[in-house]
Amino acid sequence: MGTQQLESVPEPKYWHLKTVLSEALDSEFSVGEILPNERDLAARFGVARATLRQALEQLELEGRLQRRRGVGTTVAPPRVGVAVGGEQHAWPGTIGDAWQAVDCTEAAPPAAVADILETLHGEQVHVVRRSRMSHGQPVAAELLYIPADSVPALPAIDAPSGAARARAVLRELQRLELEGQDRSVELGSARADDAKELDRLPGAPVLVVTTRFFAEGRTAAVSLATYRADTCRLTFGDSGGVEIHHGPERRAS
Amino acid sequence: MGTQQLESVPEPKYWHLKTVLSEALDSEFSVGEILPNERDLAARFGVARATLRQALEQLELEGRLQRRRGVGTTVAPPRVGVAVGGEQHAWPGTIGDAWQAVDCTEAAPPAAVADILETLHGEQVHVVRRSRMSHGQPVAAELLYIPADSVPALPAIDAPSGAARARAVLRELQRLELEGQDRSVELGSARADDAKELDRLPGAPVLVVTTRFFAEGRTAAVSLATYRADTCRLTFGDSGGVEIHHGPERRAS
DNA sequence: AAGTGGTCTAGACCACCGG
DNA sequence: CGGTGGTCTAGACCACTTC
Repeated sequence: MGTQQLESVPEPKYWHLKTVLSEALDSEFSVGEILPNERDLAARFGVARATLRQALEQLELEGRLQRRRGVGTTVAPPRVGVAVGGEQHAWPGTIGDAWQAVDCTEAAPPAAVADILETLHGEQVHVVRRSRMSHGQPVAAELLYIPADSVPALPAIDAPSGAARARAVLRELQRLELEGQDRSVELGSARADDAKELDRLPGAPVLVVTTRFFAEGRTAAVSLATYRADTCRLTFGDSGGVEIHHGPERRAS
Repeated sequence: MGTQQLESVPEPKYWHLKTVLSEALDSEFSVGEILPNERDLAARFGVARATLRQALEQLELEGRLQRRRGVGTTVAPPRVGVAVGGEQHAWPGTIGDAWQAVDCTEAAPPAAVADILETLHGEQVHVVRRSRMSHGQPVAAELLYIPADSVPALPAIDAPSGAARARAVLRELQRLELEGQDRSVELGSARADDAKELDRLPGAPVLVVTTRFFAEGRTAAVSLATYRADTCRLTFGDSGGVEIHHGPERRAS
């Protein structure tokens, strides 16, 4: 420790803290274990609580920790692989998909979605809400935007909302021939309602998967699915749910 | 403003701030424009600078803003769609891929990668570094881990590192028959070296794309590609680079 | 040198959860 | 109720860019 490098590019404290904590997590804690509270931890490392929190935030972002207000900070299990289905080209709601219809309303989509659907801004479309569970925990919330044109034969008589209505809309949508689809993934922050459904605070980081469904030569529906970024790893391609071990394994050897 | 709702669930200040700023961004600013500095903005909204920064951080995370130390905060352009190629099943380095080889070393991969490759922890493999540009800006940095087994005929005589060596390794890899591949996307934070290459600070949010390449009945190579989460939207599927307009359009109507 | 965003502090109060 | 994490403040200093 004597006369080493003079820290020509001094590492921020929170960054160094994160490294130290990360190593401690690997070697001295096991999944589910609760950490000391933030005030104690900060005191132990001789930093302000805000600085410690900056480190914890990053570790939570990376899926290493889970923090719950009023409860404490625990060591998170490895991220769960969630199959997003790279290529199977199927309408939402076909049997075997992982989603559960929640309800259905009619509303004007956000401008970005209206652009994709090529509807007029302000024009109402069917909005189907679905949710997705994994290992007993909610991992994703979805809004499916379906223009009235795409489900022309939909009976108007049924209940105007509710899960039954949602399923009716999806059934009707499946009558179209799916010509292709298209996905993109980006980082976002959870809107208030999504956050509630995902059991997180508003603004929590989420992975937003935008899927466009093509039929009859146009975009017949758009899905905006928001996945919890802290707990999910989205998997694509051949072997949907294949196990990938992330994080150091705890092996005795 | 008289006797309205008593805010039974008071919205955090930074959240409200974010909304206000977001709307201002849509209506009163155009791409590239610079915002007032943080101290002025905080004063204008009557909050502490830390609170304002919390709002700015979220907007930056969502790709709405770009902040550069010593320079200022500017309105970010819409995210660029980056094709990640859902299904074309090709080895890295085949002509037409968007990457540029940087150099090649030999090193022991991180434990998580060693597990995927089924090599012993600590065993050295070829590590090819590549980078990816889009619109003149670096958008992604990649580390390709290739066990020596996968490139048995690689001449040892060449330069032990450098871009030429990297290309030689990739050329050798392409002699294997690619049997399949496998992708996953998750949120991470940039390591120091990636951050530097991506022109961001360490810890910046990134989308980590893990690709496994299968050949000869095993995992012949693993790629860890980290994309700037603030500027990139990863696109998969049929129509790789198709335009998706995100964010409100500025239309006069 | 001046101005920007990035880090850090030492406090305070609040919202939520559990016993 | 006590303890947890979440929000907020008013300052300070630092690293970086630009002029």
